[in-house]
Amino acid sequence: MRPANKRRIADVLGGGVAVGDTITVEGWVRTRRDSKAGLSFVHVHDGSCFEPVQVVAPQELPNYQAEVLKLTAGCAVRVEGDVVASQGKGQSVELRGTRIEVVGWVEDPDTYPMQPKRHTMEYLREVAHLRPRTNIIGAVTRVRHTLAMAVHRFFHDRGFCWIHTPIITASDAEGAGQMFKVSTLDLANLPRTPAGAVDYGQDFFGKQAHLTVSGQLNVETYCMAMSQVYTFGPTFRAENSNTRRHLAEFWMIEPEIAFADLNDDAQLAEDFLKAIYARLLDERKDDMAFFEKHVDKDCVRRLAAMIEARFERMDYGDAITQLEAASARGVKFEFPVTWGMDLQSEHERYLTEEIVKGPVAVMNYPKGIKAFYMRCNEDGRTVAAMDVLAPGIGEIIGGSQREERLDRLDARIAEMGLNAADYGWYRDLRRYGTVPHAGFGLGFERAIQYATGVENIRDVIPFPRAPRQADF
RNA sequence: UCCGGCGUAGCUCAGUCGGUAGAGCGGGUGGCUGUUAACCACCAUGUCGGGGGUUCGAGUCCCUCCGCCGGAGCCA
Repeated sequence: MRPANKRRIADVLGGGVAVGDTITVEGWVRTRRDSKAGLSFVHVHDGSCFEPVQVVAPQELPNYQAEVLKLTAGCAVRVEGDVVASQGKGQSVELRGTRIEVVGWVEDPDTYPMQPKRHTMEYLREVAHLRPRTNIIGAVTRVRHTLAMAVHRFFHDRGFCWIHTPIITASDAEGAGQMFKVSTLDLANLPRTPAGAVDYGQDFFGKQAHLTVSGQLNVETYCMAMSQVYTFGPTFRAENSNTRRHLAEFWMIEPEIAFADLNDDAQLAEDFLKAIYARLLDERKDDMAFFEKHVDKDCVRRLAAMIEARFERMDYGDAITQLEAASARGVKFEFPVTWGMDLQSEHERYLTEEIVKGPVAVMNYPKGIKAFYMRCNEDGRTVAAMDVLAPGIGEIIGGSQREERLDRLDARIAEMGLNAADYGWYRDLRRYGTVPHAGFGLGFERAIQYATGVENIRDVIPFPRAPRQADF
């Protein structure tokens, strides 16, 4: 079925195929222009690179009148032809077609949703099954893939194990945020306990179950055996938040390292960001050039600057002091700055964009605003938490050293009104060979947004799930 | 969830003071050209988001519902 001389368009345009070779490409038509001098120009893309290949179709082709002149955007074609130096401008080589086979027609070109013109991102979302054929979503798709591979490559090269933490969790103690319920019970006819509550004992798992909101607690168990581990998988939040930065289903990366403290964690975060973005700039110059030209003029410069920058480290207390000083100088913040508050977006951006003018890891936050598992510092009022802030986006990574001391962990659980019995296996890790350890979390889609400048997170994931949005 | 904005042709939009609906692109036909989101001429296309109200008359004003976008909150 597949022609022996088939080549990807990336190889044709990238110099991987010699001028003079006879090859076959398979792909989809983007545009067709006719020259009555007796030939047509058909741009064909196959997803392998940003640029389409220009196929020159001479009128001598047997199906020129009947088929070639009827090609429209979206038609699937198989083209056999000779690679030749282009006579026109805009491409160095092109394909002089000797045989053009229409594999799949567009049945009604008048209503084909993808036109060779600029569409709004909102419209493209409504045709999510066809939008990967556009320049921008094609570029996003390759960037997403490249970053995903770079994530795995980074950790693999350092000896980390990728841990497939569960999607379904029955531990009712995850805490962070609204969770989606997982159940096979008949919602119209729920079993009840004598007291009248829903009887989850009759449910599939024998108890209430949810979709995971984080793989961290699970991955800590493997960290206490494999030393260096990470998760990279789907994560779910049932919050009714409708913003350009939130999804109900997104992908999260969570490394966890043993025999490590908060400084090791911050160093890992810095090395990680630099590594994945360096790889992106190296491997996807074509797509990044498109984003730089049409989406976000600063995106390439921003990544290059981050790769070169030395990440600043700043104590939360110092950050507050600096923000208070800025406020005293007349800088206006919507939310006043006081020790003990969580940093608002405006504060984070001012810190990284105006004060530090570069990436910064803010460390040691007040314990009142952070999770129970973060390690208590000796001052008694802060925990070993860190956020990595970057210009243009604010928080890009959040992490912490974990509380490895059982008595301190129990004290925090009690202090926050949680039930120690719900954390049996998590507490066990502190009873059997506990060690200092730390980790962080990164939203994969936000990392893509940061790299590309694509404003709405729904456009950097193939099929976005959000409140009232689960089509396709 | 709260605040603000938007919803008109396949797509992007215009539509004045309330008076029977327009352009560009795309599509079709023809012309022209080694073309580059080509160009020129002609042709076709509308439940003006749904419902209700005011009015002689509503795309336009009012109410309501739905959807989308932006900001905030929450966070990744």
